[in-house]
Amino acid sequence: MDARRTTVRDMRRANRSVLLTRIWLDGPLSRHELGQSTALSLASVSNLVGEMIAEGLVEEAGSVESDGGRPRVLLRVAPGYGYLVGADVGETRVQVELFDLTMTALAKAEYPIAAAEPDPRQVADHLLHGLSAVTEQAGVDPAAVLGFGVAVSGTVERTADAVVHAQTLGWDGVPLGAMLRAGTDVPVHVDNGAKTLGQAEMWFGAGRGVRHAVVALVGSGVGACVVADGSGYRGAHSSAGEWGHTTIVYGGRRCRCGNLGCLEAYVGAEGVLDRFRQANRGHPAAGGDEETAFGELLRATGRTAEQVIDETIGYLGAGVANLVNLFNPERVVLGGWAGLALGERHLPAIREATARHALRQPYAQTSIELCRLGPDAVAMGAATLPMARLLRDGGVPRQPAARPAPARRPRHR
Amino acid sequence: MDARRTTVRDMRRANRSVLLTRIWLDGPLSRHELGQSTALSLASVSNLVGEMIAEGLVEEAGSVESDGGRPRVLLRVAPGYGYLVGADVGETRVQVELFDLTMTALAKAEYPIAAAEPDPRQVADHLLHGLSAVTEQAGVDPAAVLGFGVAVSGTVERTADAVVHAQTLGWDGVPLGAMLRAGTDVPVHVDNGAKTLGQAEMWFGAGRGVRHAVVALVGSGVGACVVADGSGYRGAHSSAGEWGHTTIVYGGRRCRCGNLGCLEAYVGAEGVLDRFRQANRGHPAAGGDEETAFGELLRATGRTAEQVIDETIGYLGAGVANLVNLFNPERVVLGGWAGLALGERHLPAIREATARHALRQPYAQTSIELCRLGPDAVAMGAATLPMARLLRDGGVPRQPAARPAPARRPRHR
DNA sequence: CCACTTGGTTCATGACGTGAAAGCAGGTCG
DNA sequence: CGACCTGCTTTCACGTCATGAACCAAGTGG
Repeated sequence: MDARRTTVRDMRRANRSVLLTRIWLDGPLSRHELGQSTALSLASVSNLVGEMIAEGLVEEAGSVESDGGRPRVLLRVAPGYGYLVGADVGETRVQVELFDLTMTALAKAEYPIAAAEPDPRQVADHLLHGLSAVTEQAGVDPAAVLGFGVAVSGTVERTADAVVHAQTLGWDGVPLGAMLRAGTDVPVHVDNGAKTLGQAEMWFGAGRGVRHAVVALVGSGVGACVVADGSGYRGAHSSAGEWGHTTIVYGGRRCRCGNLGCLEAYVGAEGVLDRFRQANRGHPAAGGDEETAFGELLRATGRTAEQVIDETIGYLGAGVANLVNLFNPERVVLGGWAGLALGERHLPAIREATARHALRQPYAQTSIELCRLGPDAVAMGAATLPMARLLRDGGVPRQPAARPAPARRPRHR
Repeated sequence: MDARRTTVRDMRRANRSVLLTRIWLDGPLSRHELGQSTALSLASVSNLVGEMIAEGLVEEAGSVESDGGRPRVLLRVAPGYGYLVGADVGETRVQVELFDLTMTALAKAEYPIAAAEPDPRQVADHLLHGLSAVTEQAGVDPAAVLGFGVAVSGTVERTADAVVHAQTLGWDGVPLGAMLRAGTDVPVHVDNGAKTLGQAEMWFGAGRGVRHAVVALVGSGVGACVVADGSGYRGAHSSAGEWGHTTIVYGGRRCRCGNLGCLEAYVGAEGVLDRFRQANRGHPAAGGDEETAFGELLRATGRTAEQVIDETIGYLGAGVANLVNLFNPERVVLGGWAGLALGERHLPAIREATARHALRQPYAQTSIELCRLGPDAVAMGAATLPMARLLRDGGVPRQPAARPAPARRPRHR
């Protein structure tokens, strides 16, 4: 229902994209297998693959004997055709990583952020510095970097400027994309950190092979990344998936967003610790930072602690059930440091709580798993942004080439 | 990221689809305007439109003078090229309606359903009987019916058999699609009633011109139809949008689905009346059927009544806010008979309650409106199912045509 | 050495969108 | 009344693309 024409070029691009995506995702494949699984004719597979080999994007990778026939030549994406850089702008540090096309990390740089509300200019400088640092560190030609993906912990407008609104950073309307583009020629992609982590989880983690999923992230805050039919659901202005601030206890606890009864106020680490402190007024709360305190609470054996954890599981189950009812995913992937900590000990109980609150049918159609990639996957997720573009376009778009005016002969007559 | 090839045929189909969709949605247009808005070359527009005119799918509709030049010829979809039949399987009756391609209703048939849990066979018979009744009534050749869309009030699996699970009808696994196909040659489409109503509202009602919307339906039950980027969001197994059974008051009132604290238990008409009865134990509840009672409650001036309504608005606002936070729509369209009744008097209060519970940014990006089409639009919505297919395919797919073996001469040598 | 099997490539063909030129239908001006 | 202008539409040669069929390549078993 798109209001856009299709031309012969689009067709070729689409077919290159299909082939490239399959080669990249499903490892080395022969031309024959490619033809089978894409329904393209062998002639076209040969033609398109040949083109991509000539460009250096795809390469042959050994051959496999096939009983009694010519051995098949396997094809793979050339890891060194280009490189991807991903960055994670967290609350305490900026992390930049360089990957080859197999998503193997080759270099890493990290910059601490001192201020609670860092200056955007400074963060952009860190990012740009990190970009050149990792290329140098890995000995990669900066021109070979296909794209620079940046993950931030707020919402990102889908405009050219990539305007960022990040409450935790104190940013409201920072055109991070524009700022970065001013400092580098590498194509820049900015997106929300939960979404990039979700994308990484979908490609390399617990979401492999699933087309509809929700990645539910529980840390100090609570968010979700919804994947619909293989690609991220963004909504009208890219701020879809604000799961943490859905109301789950009407008129309940006050959340740091100002509203009452948000899910985050009950299952976010801060909310859980708060609830424990409240229930346990006699004893002092566990010390240390939030993450340590949360871990201690989880391992504690006191009645109050256990009850708070039980309640948390109940609330979380209800929250997950809401996602199941609304999005009807094939899989829910639970992550975030607090979500993982909770899930490692209590996944069966979480499943049970979800079952209690969700409709029978949608629940039966879904499975609830834990994230497989650590929280460091945010930077890798950011690097999937340029990778996704590469796959979608079937390689680097042919430059207009400015063909040298082929001296068009005058028309007939 | 689709794993499917694209061929030259797909290109032409896609372009026909773009043109046809534009002509149909945006009224009579000249070839020139079509070229402009689709970016297709005038040559292609002429070619494609010419083909569709030859098939009878498009027709010229007068011309408009253009100052000082050749007048433009306007094009429209030929209303009589084919007909669409839509049906609504409600709890009390089966309603079947016939439309031409301008979605003008030409005939109607209705069959009451006696039993609370009607026999699927009997419903299918009503539907098939209705299909032939409306064609006969309108004097339309049954072969000219392009499709038969059927809306039911449960979830519908997206399989060839269109298996229906409808709690309110007591159906669990009824292959309605297969049953209907056995009785007619007309292409059958079965879908959920909320989704078809939502589609109608998107094309002809409060959702016109919007690409991301949520149609929130509040009647005796509560449901939602999510439209993402112009087409309905279904999830993995088509049961997405079960808004009514999301938890909004953890551990709250028991819902008829068995869980505690579902939104439906608070804002569904039954739940509202229940709450009123409970709060007003001294006085008897309003009499009559649910719809009458609900209307009376809305108009009542007693303190208890007003308080119940106020609370309902609060709960509804929180529910809508959850939709806004999770889906980030451009527009929320409130409908369903109870939703409309409530909205007609209290829309500003509902907006305010939503603002109170939603995050500032997503709320600012959305507008909350009332449905414009009555609840009878379900049947029209069902008729949009075959229409959507027609538009998507750019007309009736060319039959394989079995070209008469062009006596291929042997190859070279 | 020859059938046989399986994998990959070449080539003529037909489908399709495109830009440029031509055609066409009105009006205006001399 | 005819030359001319304007703006909409069609025609045509061309280049791009996927395709099926024939062809070539590289092994195995007799």
